Amino acid sequence: MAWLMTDPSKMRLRFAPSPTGSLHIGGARTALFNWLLVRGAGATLVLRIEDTDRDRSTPENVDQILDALKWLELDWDEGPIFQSDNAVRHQEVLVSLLDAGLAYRSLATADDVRAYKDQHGSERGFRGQDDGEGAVRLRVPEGASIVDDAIRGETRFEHVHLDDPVIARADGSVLYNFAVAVDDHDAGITHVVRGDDHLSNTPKQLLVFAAMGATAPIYAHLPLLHGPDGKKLSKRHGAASVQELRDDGYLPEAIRNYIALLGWGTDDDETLLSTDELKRRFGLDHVSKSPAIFDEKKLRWMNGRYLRELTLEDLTARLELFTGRTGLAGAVEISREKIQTLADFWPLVGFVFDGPAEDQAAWDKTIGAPGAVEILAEVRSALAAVAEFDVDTVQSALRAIVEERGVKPNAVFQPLRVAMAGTTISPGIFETAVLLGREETLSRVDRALERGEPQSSAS
RNA sequence: GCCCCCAUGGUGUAGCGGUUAGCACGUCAGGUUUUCAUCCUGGAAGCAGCGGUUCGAUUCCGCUUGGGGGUACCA
Repeated sequence: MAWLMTDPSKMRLRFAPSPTGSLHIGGARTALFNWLLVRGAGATLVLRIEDTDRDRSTPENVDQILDALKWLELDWDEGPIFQSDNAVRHQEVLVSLLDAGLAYRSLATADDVRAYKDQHGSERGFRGQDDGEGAVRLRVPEGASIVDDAIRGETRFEHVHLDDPVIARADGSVLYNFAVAVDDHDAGITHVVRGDDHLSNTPKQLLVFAAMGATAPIYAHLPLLHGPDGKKLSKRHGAASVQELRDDGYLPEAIRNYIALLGWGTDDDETLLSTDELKRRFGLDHVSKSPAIFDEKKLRWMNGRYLRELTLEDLTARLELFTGRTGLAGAVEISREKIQTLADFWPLVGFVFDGPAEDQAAWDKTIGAPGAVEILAEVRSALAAVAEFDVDTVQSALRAIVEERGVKPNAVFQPLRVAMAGTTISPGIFETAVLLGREETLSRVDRALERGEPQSSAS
């Protein structure tokens, strides 16, 4: 574990999203890995907003990212630092590099660079000349940069292949690869844990560190996250942002567990790991190098597991927040075994509060079936006659009818279910009746009976 | 085009020269069951290909193929 310091609590990591959109699952995973490392070692996490792209960075996006991190319960110790707030310091470094001849101003445009390559071969990097004006380019020296990555080992980048990178626009505003290096240095960052898409950028940043005469941090590049089609995760892949995951009814703790397993695993290959266990066990040494595909099916399963481990009170509170309704405890109790996400709840038991759903196919199949109305009428009188209206008495009353008529349980249960719920899918039939209460149950059965009489003779 | 990274079933992973290649999701077949789920049991399914190195390669090396990233006065 060469990446670990002798005193892990001295580590300073950072999560540095760029606010060009909402927080992606990939970004969330990067944030989680940083957070896990820090919280497991008692180290420090710095949040920095990389907003040097003035066109795409918006306050709304910043809020979205902060909101997403908060919802995922990933906190930080310093920041948020806005990269744009460090403009003065960036200029200072820029000037010193210019003065030292380590950087120069050039009028060369992207087209010029392309033309240069067409002429000199694309394996040879562009070297500009000092025009005294224009964009600022860093002078790439001879030799090579070696990125000693904590996850991938050493990667060598020959400088000949690198263009002299533009580190500041003609107007003086700085560019990403320059700003990151300066900011990481200023913040005393010891470990940079980020997506693999930055590996190729690392030599440029290393060059900036060298120009500043500073020591670069330890880098660790995480494998990227892909969608089910193997392509880079994007909006097309359904729930791609943290907000969407929240709206789809996933629990933050389940998401943490699931995405921790994307690109990382334990030696015993455990699947269900609490956040505390994650903090304790997570380390860079078990991070894989190959990209992982985000599989919502597994998340669903895992979410269901977490859902069922919540206390009734906790789950009810979350469901009330999610649906905006109150007084849900009873419905939660009878449906918690049947749902995998918070979003599954209302479609399953909403009928209890909003009345039976309208489902003609379900009706035709059950109450519309021959003899069903007669059975339902018998169910009605049995439920009206029962002394106490609880799960046991309701159950025995209904089972008595099954016995007596010698029919399949479904012949009795399904018509009642559809009378109460409007559909063939609902929580347990006895529990549902008890939750509705005798009065409401009978009234729904009556309505079904009324509707069933003329229809059964008509059809 | 050029530079770089990656490669165990459909998916996530365990494995770190000798294993009947394990686990989880999904899937299929049963069981439990009042629907839907849950839960239980069992099955199918994998080391991308080709060369080396080695007594022996999923494991080490090279090539090919495939995927991905970078190559911006984006981040």
